[in-house]
Amino acid sequence: MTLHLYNTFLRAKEPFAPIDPSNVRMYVCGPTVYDLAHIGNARPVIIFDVLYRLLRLIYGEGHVTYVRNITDVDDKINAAAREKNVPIAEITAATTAAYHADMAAIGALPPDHEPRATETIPEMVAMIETLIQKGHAYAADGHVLFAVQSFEDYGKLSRRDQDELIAGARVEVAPYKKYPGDFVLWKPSDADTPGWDSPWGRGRPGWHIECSAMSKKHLGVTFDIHGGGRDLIFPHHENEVAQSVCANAAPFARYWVHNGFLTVEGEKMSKSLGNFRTVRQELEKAPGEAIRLAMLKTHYRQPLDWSDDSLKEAREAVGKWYRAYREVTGGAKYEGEASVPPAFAAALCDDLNTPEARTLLDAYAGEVFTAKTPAAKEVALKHLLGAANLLGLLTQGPDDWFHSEKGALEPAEIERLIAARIAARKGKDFAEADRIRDELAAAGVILEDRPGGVTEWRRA
RNA sequence: GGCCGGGUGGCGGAGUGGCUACGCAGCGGACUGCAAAUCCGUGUACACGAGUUCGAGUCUCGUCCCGGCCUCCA
Repeated sequence: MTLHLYNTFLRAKEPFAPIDPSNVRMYVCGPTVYDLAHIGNARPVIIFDVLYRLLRLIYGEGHVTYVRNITDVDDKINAAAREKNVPIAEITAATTAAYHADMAAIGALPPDHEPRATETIPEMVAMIETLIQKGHAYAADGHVLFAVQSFEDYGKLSRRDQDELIAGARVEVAPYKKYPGDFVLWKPSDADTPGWDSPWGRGRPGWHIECSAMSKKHLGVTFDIHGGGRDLIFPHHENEVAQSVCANAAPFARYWVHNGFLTVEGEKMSKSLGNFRTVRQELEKAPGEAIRLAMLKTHYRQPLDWSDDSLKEAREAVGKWYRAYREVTGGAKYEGEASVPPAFAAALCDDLNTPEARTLLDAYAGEVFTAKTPAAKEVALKHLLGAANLLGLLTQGPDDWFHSEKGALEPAEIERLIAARIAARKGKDFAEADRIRDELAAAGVILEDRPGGVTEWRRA
């Protein structure tokens, strides 16, 4: 079982071979903390969380280092602070805390390191100095710029031709640039803007240098996987490559993994369209595991249309698996040992084929339902749980899943009505039993009568 | 204009040459006091046109349509 990943650099799937199997290293571009995480931010988090879990399965839990940064210095943050008239640190602290809470709610494991840009300024300054010394960057007008023409391979990752880029450029070229494609490594800050002292005066880093410095600090100059959204390929990742390769005189990331874009109800998500959806808003509609499955039921490189219907379908699908789970445990969390079926691992090893993985989960759940003996059901459940857990799904007990959502009626009241209905049924008073069931249905509670006189309930 | 990706059944969504996934919805049946849940069965597809091949959603070329990026953006 060999992991194959689609490498953007080659535009092809290739077998994954880590530099050091005892320490597989992955870097993923994290959020700029100026606002609540939206559902588009959640996609790479969930995808690379699955990749992280898979790598830990293959190479061992202690043998994978996952770094995801926090960008806490950025002009959007400055703008948000100005708009709300609060200190910048307040914005970044509150947004970071919200981000952690939201990512935990969608079941993402925390990365091994989560460096902040503001904690990595000396490393960035050092890298910029190296680039100037080596003739890859120059100071001009308080700025430091990367000289794109000094790097022969510039444009290789994004497959862009420099001259064509400039011809198609939409933005006015800043006067201090020697060449229109040059990009900012360091820019001056006025008194009201966050800044750090540097050889070029008080200023702040450009966006791209952050990731070059933070990845180097925690993963070394050359590491295995660099991930992010495909919209980052150019300019962000292209520029990271240029900075890192030129400063370190060593290869940068070996595998570039990019997830596809996300639309909402068929439209690009944007503030101007007013269709921004935060993770928080979606968590009001469905549990975190439903959000995860809604993300994973489409292959990560495909475009994904996020919709209420799709989220609802994912919630139902997860519900079916929990129903199978309940078939074995009666609602409690399973205490036995689960195992990942080889076919399931193989699906994920094929460039994270999560749609195929989802199909297998349905098959394992089906085996639970159709198995003839309790022992056979339990074997099937071990497969279901081992597989689902690898995707960060089925992490709670069935009762937790079915009963934790809020609704019009409290669980205690629901249980009371169910007891009354059971009594009515025992007395063959079906009219009363049906009246209670209708009453519950009106309150969004669906009943499922199970063998042995047990009645289960769930929210519609 | 350049680069990249996509067009599969009512909907979602896999599938890089041959065995016509899978899920949801629909329909029929079993089970049930009736439902719900579950099980069994069942119909519908590969944007269009050429080509390669014994054989093509799957490879090649062309056409049409949709989306992303082109120095703010997961």
